[in-house]
Amino acid sequence: MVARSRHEEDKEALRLQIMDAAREMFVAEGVERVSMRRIAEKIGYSPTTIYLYFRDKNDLLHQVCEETFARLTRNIQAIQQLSDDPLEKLRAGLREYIQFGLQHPEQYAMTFISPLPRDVEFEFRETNGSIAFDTLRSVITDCADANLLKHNDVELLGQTLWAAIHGLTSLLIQHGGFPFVERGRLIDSLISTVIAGIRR
Amino acid sequence: MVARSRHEEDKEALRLQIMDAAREMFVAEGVERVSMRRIAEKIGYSPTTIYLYFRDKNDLLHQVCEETFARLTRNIQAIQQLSDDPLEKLRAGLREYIQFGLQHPEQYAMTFISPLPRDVEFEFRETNGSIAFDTLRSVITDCADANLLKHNDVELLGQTLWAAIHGLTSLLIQHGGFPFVERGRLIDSLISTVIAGIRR
DNA sequence: TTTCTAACTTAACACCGTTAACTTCATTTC
DNA sequence: GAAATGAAGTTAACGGTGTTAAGTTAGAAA
Repeated sequence: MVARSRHEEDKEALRLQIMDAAREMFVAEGVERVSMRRIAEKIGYSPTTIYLYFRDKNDLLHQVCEETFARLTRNIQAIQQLSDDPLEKLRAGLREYIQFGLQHPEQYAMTFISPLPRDVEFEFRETNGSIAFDTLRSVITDCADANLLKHNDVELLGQTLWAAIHGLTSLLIQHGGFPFVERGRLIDSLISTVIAGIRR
Repeated sequence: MVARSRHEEDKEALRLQIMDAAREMFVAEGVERVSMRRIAEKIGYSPTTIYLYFRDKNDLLHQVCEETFARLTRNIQAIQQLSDDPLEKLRAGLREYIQFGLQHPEQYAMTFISPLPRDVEFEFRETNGSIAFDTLRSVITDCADANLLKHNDVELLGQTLWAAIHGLTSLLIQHGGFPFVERGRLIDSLISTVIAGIRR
């Protein structure tokens, strides 16, 4: 049994090695431009070996995205500790979301911007994706409980805010060539606008 | 010269035929799943003929997107005539933008969501893309002139609003599987929120 | 009538994701 | 200790992709 456990560890090690290589290449070059063959080459295995650990390229992509979700959630939750004012927490969370996207543009793009195949999209709900959204919901609930909002439909508000910050994040990532006003100002403007729009 | 002109018309006709086929297939199946070979097959020419009319697949894609921009702009401008209240015009414009995206999801996706190659992105500024944005700018300017806004940085406001509505449009298109609240409510919520956020 | 040239095609290159069939080799069983 | 088992990894192939160089063809110009 010790031998078997050791064995399992080895398998897991290669799985992680594949994910590390894939993540690094996806981030550096974009998902489209990275082929299974080149990932395999990078880690010194044949292309087919990857298929022993991941169903297909989409599965690999999906698993890297799950990591990203988890990291984003952790970051946002960490930021929350810094203030007691619920609206300030919300503001900080929104800002952290945008910053995270800009700091990991390829990861953000492949998680939130690229279309996910139907089956992946379905799982999506019961995994880190929903946990990330839970965080947003809970901050908004705090604001609602403190009676700071125009109305208390937390689900609606959460999705509204998510849509807005996702829009800015993805525009800045995908259309860097568009003559945007200075980034910091635009981010401040969006966050201020939506917060002003929902507060009592 | 008559012959020559007739000749040019023929060329143009095939160019349009290619664009029609490409648009239709892109919209029906998604850009990724449509190959140059299949577009060619559809119009009864060899794949290489397309390259006599378009530099490459991206160029073809780009030209279809330009059409889309033009159509969107026309729609938004038409809607503007329906009201005199600048804020109502703005509201209607934002709503039309989102509706347009939902009615032409593949066209919207390939124009605004998919990353454009650097060179395409550069031209983008002097063509229909900027004309569409001009429309938004002009509605906001009207609001500013009527002293209805918190501040009058039209460029900043335009980009803020664009980010927000683009976010919702692209989320609804790309992540149809996410358990959103009812679409109409979400759209209303976003528009109301951003308008409330910028008005005096 | 011959020459030229624009329009179009054929054939190929170098890649892609994925699968079936194989080798290899450590572990287990007799 | 030898044979059988089975997991891990590889080779080779299939049917596709975007794109290009070279070749054909048919109609206009000389």
